[in-house]
Amino acid sequence: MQADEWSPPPVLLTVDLVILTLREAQLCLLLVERGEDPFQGMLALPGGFLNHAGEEILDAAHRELSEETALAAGRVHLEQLATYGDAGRDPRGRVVSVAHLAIAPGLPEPVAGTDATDAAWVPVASVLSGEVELAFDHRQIVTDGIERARTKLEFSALATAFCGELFTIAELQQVYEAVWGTELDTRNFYRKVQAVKGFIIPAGSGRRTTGGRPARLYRAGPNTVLFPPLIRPVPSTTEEDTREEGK
Amino acid sequence: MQADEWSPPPVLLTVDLVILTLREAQLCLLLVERGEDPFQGMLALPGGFLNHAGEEILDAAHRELSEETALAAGRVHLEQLATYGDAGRDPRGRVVSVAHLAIAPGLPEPVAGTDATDAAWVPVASVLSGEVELAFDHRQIVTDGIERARTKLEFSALATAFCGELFTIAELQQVYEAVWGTELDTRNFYRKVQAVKGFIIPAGSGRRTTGGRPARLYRAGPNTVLFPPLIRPVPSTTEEDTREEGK
DNA sequence: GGAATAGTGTCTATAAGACAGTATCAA
DNA sequence: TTGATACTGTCTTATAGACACTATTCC
Repeated sequence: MQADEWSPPPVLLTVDLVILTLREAQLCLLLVERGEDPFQGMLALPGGFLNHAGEEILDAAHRELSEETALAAGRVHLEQLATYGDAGRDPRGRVVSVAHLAIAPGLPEPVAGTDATDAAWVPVASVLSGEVELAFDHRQIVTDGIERARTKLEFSALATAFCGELFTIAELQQVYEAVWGTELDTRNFYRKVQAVKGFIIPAGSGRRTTGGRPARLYRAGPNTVLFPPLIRPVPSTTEEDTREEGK
Repeated sequence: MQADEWSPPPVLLTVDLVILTLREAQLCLLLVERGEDPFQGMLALPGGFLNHAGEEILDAAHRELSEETALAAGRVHLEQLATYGDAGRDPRGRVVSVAHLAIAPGLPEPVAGTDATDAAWVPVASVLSGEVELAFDHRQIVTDGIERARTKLEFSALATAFCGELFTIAELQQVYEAVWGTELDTRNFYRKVQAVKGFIIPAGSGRRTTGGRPARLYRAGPNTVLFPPLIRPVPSTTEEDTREEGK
């Protein structure tokens, strides 16, 4: 124990959002251009401080999400990702960010939020490659968020969160291909997806007349755990690989 | 944006630790008896506030870990688990806790830390069942931590963190059985563990002369990702199950 | 030899990967 | 009929699960 009048150091809490969606078969991420210092003019994740001392963290995440996307809160997946609190990450002082992962079906063009001059969908590839630079430690957060999404696609029904209420199997396959960044065999995908209990359930047939045979429609099933899982193909490391883990 | 002189509400940050180990083939958790209000006299996770405004969160977790266990920092697995910040979780005010998961080989009897009157290893079963009550929202944290450990055992080499530098396959099997709470077939376990590339590597033979044939020894291999994974057996839901996920 | 623990081998069922063809619509 | 998209079926290989026996040590 410390000296008698020691008291714990206060910190400021923010929530940051990795909002993913599919646009033209590309995995995209919502970024805002910062309207204030620090990092004014730079791209960053949407997010912000707690509004008041009593605001729940998850509520704050929902609030930021709708500020930025004007979204019906219903059909959006939102979960806590991880907390980033390195002492040097924010020049304003000790700012700890609870990052969240949000996933939604093809969203409209974003709305500029409070702190943001402008907001836009950016393909995640350009962030992962380093081509687009982000403020703070947001690139790390994006990396972690995408890795989370990639893993959850294997074992949970998260993929349906990228789709509308009704979707075709081909659309679902596009989700997997875009998030994983791989191509999948259509025939095996059909077989496997339909073998998973409670993943997707048939919902009428015929739509999407883009010149071919109309596709059957499905909606998300009751199960959120996928069994058997849809294992992500290994990125074909030519050699007998010695894979290391991130953390 | 708010009124002009609005400023974000400060919060207090704690780190809490779910420290798991194996004691006599039982999965155990380190708990402390709280020496101060709130919840004085109640059992809780070891943890505490940041020491000073510049302390890194992970460093604080390491500090609490060694305060409580007097442990060589080398052979301990420590990772961030999740952040718990419900507005009502701590009567002292807005206290946000970044929970961590720590795993270590059979530890000695614990040392009473700073805030704690006493510390002890408690079988996790008694916490999960609700038989032992914990302060704050610590039971939820424990539940989440154990679920994390169970899952990571399937896909990562985390199990070796429960073992000493050298271990036998039988010991490794005990880890899996204790954490998963299931019995495994020895023959299949031997086959699968040895088929995983880079998981365990032979290290001399013969030790453990408890009256039978001496076991071969192994050490942790270079890979932290298990392929193929060691899938946890389903808890034999008698019916065709409709499994729901936690979050 | 007997007790105790360590380790192996085989058969079957399920799932994954590779691969080619048929079905249904619009124009 | 053609073009376009949706869908299905089979064969091979890898892994999971069930199960019974042999091996090495100490006494």
